[in-house]
Amino acid sequence: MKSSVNSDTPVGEPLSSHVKVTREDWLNAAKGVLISHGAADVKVLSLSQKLGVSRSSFYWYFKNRKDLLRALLADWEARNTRSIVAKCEQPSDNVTQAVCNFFRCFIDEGLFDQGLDFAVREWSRRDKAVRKLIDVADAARIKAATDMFKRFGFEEKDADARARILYFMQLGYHALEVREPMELRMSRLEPYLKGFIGRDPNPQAMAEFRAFALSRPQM
Amino acid sequence: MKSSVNSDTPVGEPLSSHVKVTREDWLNAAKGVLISHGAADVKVLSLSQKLGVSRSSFYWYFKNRKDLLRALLADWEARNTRSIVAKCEQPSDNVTQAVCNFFRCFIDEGLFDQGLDFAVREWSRRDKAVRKLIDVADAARIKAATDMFKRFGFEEKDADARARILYFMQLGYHALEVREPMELRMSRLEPYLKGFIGRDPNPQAMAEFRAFALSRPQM
DNA sequence: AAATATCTGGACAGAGGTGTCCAGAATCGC
DNA sequence: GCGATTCTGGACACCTCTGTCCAGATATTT
Repeated sequence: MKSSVNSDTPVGEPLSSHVKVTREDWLNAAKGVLISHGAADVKVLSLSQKLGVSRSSFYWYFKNRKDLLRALLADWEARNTRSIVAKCEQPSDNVTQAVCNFFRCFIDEGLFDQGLDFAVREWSRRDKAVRKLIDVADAARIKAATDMFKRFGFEEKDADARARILYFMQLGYHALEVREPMELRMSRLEPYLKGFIGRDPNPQAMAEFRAFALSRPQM
Repeated sequence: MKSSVNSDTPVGEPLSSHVKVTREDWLNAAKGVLISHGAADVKVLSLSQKLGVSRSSFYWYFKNRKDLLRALLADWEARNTRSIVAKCEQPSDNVTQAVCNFFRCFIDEGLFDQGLDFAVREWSRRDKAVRKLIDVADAARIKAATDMFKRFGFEEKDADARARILYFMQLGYHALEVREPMELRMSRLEPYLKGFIGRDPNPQAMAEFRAFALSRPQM
C-alpha cells in the first residue's frame, strides 16, 4: 500500500534520474487510494502530496483526473477475471481439487486482487460505464465456475447454483473484510467443502490445498 | 427513493403547516442518498436542493452534517440486525423451513434493508467508528444463524460453516446487485437449499416459501 | 392584536478541490 | 558546451461544499 516512489518500475526503462515521480508512481498511489478509500477519493491534490510533488506535474502524465481513473480500470479489467477463469479451467482430478483451485485465486494476492475488485464494484454503483464492465466480468466468472462443476458431473441447474454459492460466498466473505489468521480460515475448510460440493471432500486434495494456503505469507 | 416532502410523517405529530420540510424529510432524503450514492455524497447542499429548501434551514434540525450521519447510523443499527436475529430464532419444523425463514429477511424489504446495510458496510471502510458497529452486527448475525443450524442437530463446526456460507452468500448476492425476476431466483431454490443444508429439502416448507416469495411485490 | 416561538433565506468567510498557463530546472543528444 | 526535450512548481481563475449570522416570515399562544 505505502508504495515508495518509483517502486515497481520496470527495470528495462531506465527513466531519467531527474524525474521525481513516474506515471507508474501516480498509478500505484491512485490504486492504493482507490482500494482503501474508493474512487471518489482519488484526488490529484492528495496524490501529489503523498508523492511529494506538485499537483500540476500530474497533468504531464495524464490528460486529467478521468484519464487516470480510466487507466486504473483498464488494469483491473485485464487482471482479475482472467485469473478466475484460468483457475476454473485448470484440469483437476476431482471436484474437491477443482474447488480448491478456485479458492487459490482468493488466497494468492498475485492472482486476484480482492481489494481492487471490491473497490471497482463499489465504484460501479455510481458509474454506469463501470457497472457494465462489472456485469460482464461477473457473468464470465459465474459461467467459468458453472462449467467447472459441470465437468464433474453436476447437472446444469445444480452446477449453476453451486457456482453461484461459491462465487457469491467469496464476495460476501470479502465484503466483511474479516482479518483472521489462515489457520482459523483453514479450520473451516472441510465443512465448507462439504457444503460446496455436497459430499465428503477428497482428503488428499484437501490436504494439498491446506498446505498451500498455510505456506502463503500472511497479510 | 424519490421521497415526497413530508412523506412518512408520523400522523400523531401534526407539525406546523408553515413548515416546508421536517426533520424526517431531511433524514429520508439523506437515507436515499446514502443508499444510492454513499455516505460521502450525503451533502447538506444537495439535500436542500432536493427538498426545495434553503441550506441553512438544515442547521435548525441538525447540529451539523455529522449529526445527520449519526442519526442515519442509529436508524440502521436499530433495524437490520434485529430482523435477522429474530428470523433465526423463529421456531421451525425443520431445517428447510428455518433456512427459508432466514431468506425471508432478504426478500421482505420491510424486515431488512439490504441497500442500507450495504451502504453502511461501505461507509465502514472509511470510518473506524462505523466499522466497529458493523463488526458487532456481523458477529451477532452469524451467531444467530449458527445457533439456528445447531438447533437442527448440526455440530458446532458444521453449523458455523453453514451459517457463514449462508450469510456470506447473501451478502455476495447483494454485492452483485443482480436485478432478476423472482421467478428466476426461485428456480434456483431447490439446488440452493440442497447446498445449504446438505440434504434434500423438505418439499412442503420449500413450497410455502416459494409461494411467499412470489407473492411479494417486485421491485 | 400583539408577543413569542419556530422555522427559512440570503450573505459571508473559508476550506479544499480542479484544470490552465508559463517560467524555469534537470538531463539527453549532438 | 549548447540547444532541445522532458518534467516540475507557483500563480491564477473557478467551482463546490461547509458552517455562521441575522433579518424576517409564519403559526401559536395569550
